[in-house]
Amino acid sequence: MTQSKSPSERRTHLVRLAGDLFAEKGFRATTVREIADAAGILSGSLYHHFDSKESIGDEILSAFLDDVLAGYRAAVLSADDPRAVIEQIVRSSSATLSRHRAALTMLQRDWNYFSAQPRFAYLRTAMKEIEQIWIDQLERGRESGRFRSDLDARLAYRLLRDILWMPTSWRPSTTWSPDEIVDGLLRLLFDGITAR
Amino acid sequence: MTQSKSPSERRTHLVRLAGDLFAEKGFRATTVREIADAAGILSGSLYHHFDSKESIGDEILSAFLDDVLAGYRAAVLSADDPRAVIEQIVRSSSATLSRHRAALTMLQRDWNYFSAQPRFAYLRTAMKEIEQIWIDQLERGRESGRFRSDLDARLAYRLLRDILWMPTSWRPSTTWSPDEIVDGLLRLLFDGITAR
Amino acid sequence: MTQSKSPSERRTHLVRLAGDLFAEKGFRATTVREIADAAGILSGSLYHHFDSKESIGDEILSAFLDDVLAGYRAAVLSADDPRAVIEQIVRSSSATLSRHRAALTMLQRDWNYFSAQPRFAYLRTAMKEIEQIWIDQLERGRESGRFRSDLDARLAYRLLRDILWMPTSWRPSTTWSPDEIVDGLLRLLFDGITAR
Amino acid sequence: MTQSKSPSERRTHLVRLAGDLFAEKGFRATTVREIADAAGILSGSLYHHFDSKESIGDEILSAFLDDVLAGYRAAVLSADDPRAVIEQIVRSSSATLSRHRAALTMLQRDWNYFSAQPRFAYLRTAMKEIEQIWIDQLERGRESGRFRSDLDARLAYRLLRDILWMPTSWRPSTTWSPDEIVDGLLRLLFDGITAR
DNA sequence: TATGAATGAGGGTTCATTCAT
DNA sequence: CATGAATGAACCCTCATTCAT
Repeated sequence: MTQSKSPSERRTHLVRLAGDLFAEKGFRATTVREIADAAGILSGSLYHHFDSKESIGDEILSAFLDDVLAGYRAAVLSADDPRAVIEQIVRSSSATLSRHRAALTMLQRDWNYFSAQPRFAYLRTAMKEIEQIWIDQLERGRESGRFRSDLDARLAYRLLRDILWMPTSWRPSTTWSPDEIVDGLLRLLFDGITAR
Repeated sequence: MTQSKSPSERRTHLVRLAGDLFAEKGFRATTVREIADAAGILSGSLYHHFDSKESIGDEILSAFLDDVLAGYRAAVLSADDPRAVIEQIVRSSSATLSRHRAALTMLQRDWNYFSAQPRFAYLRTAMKEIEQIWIDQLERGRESGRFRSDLDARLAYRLLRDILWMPTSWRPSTTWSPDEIVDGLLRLLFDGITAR
Repeated sequence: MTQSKSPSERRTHLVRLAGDLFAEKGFRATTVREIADAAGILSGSLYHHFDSKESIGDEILSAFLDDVLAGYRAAVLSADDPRAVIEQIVRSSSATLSRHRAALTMLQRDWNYFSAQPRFAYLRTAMKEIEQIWIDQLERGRESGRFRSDLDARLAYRLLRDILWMPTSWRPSTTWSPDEIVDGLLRLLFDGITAR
Repeated sequence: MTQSKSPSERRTHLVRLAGDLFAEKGFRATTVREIADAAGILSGSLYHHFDSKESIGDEILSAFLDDVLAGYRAAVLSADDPRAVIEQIVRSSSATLSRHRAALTMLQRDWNYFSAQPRFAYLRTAMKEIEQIWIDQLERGRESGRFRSDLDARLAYRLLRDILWMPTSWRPSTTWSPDEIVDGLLRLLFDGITAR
């Protein structure tokens, strides 16, 4: 009755353990022996569940991107005003990202490694869609006079996405709640640090 | 022509070669063999110049931090107005960072690795000074009514410093000049993306 | 239909599946997982039927040698003329060998592996009996003037037996029927390739 | 003066050691640790000389095939009479093969393994040329009435080549000299075992 | 200074086998 | 009978480093 949900539960647990290590040290810097140790088994035993270390990474990364893209697409449909869309993207990201700390760290630290492999081609594809969504909204905001007329959409995108994805790489902090970070971020993003 | 300048020039050249590789692939992901290949010698021969791979990293990292701190200290002395100080920090950083691409990449990608080693204790010290300078300026700005009264200095610092240091990790791009990036950054920083 | 015949039928079926793989890739190069996959079960489940991979090999190998020796002994009894005996050996081998493709491949490819193990000591014994039969016939043929007087029986045996056992290692071919191969073989064996 | 001939001498020595092991146990069944042990070094040290176990195999195999093909091509040019050409092939093979015991064993035992890899595509190419040469000579001999009119060239080729290449796999024997083996082979080949 | 050879620790992976359920 | 999880030994290979020449 309590037995084996779809991807075997044990497997899911192992992915979570691995993800924690990846989030802490990066994908490449984490050894399969460390993952196995964390699970209390021998390193070879991991290969009963996964056929390679990379396939663990794959699982984590693709789940993350699916989640992110779903959030982005929903945000685009949720409003017409670009500012509202962006605000929605940021708010949805906050929840998504905290569920995928490992993926974020992996992408930031080992992007070169992954993006060079055919197996991870979907990373590039997904990142392009994400970029396109940001740029669309930023340009629409600028053209409608909502955002500054001298805004460089591509440059702003790079900065904004990185800001947005950054806090996750900070070690799990108790200083700010996710909501505080999001609010701080949005204020910074829309209004800068200058007082009015 | 390429041969026998002062012995330290050869060394400097090797550090530069190593730095280029570190900037491109990260410190850990670069092997001493790759460095040696780039220099046209065998990997063992590098050890006539450096006693370890880490000492190359040390050289790169400490030169960077000396440079950065010098810029920050000068910025603090250069003006009284926090906004002017911060603007000066950003402008001086732009020049500094482009001279130290390797160091930046190393710090971003392999921070865990370095900061765990006693040898690199100075990294933490320097980062603390940098943080303190940012926070001082941000709080002074807030207290003087120059910056928003709800600004969280520590949170803003983290975001700002990361924004500032980020572009360097982008692959050498021809899309924007360093000055354009700095200007875009400053506008974003002070005024956000919203039109006034 | 496929299920629950006598328990030994399942076992026999598994041996056949394993044998097919052994014939194709050799004994050592075949993993128990591949065998289990072919049977549609998990690799651990094989151990309900066999106590080791080697015991599957044992079954295949000993069945083969029993069959071969039976044929050889019958051939010896079937005629007095050495040429007739040899012809009978070759003809009986043809049928025997096609029933034991796996065993042949295993013997040819992994002889070292098997013959080093006490468990397979019977392999050496059987091969010695086979050799003795050939040599007896060849020498009798030579002494009776039926075969060439300069024939080296041991050398001829090695060549003849290897020729005889060889075709099996060829990938299952549709080019020649077993009978054609046997006839070709016998002509080559007795008369060489030269026209008379 | 005595130092480093072209492929480094040390390297050559290691290839020879590896070849001996391959000849004895096959390529796959030989571990890099065994090779290193034979050389008195650690297994990792082998990778200073070769970039993989396979590249050692490559070296051995390609040297062998170059040698064989050279002998075959020379034999074809050396005479017009197919019987003379074949005799020359057999005689040249004898010398060639004894110099390349390892390659022979590897080809016989691990053909599947090698021939499946793109890196070893040249194996198939070379084997095709060898086959073509045999078949040409056998058919010319048959058409000219020199060989039996019912000779199946392809079948005979398979048998003959395998006979020819076989003795090498026999453990280094003192029973027959290479010349004795060749002579025995040729007699068997041309005239069969039957007395005239 | 540089080479060429080697070390030694550790990396990801494979595989026959065991065993509780 | 079969599953699912695990073992343990071995495998090929990588890499920073050392050192005699």
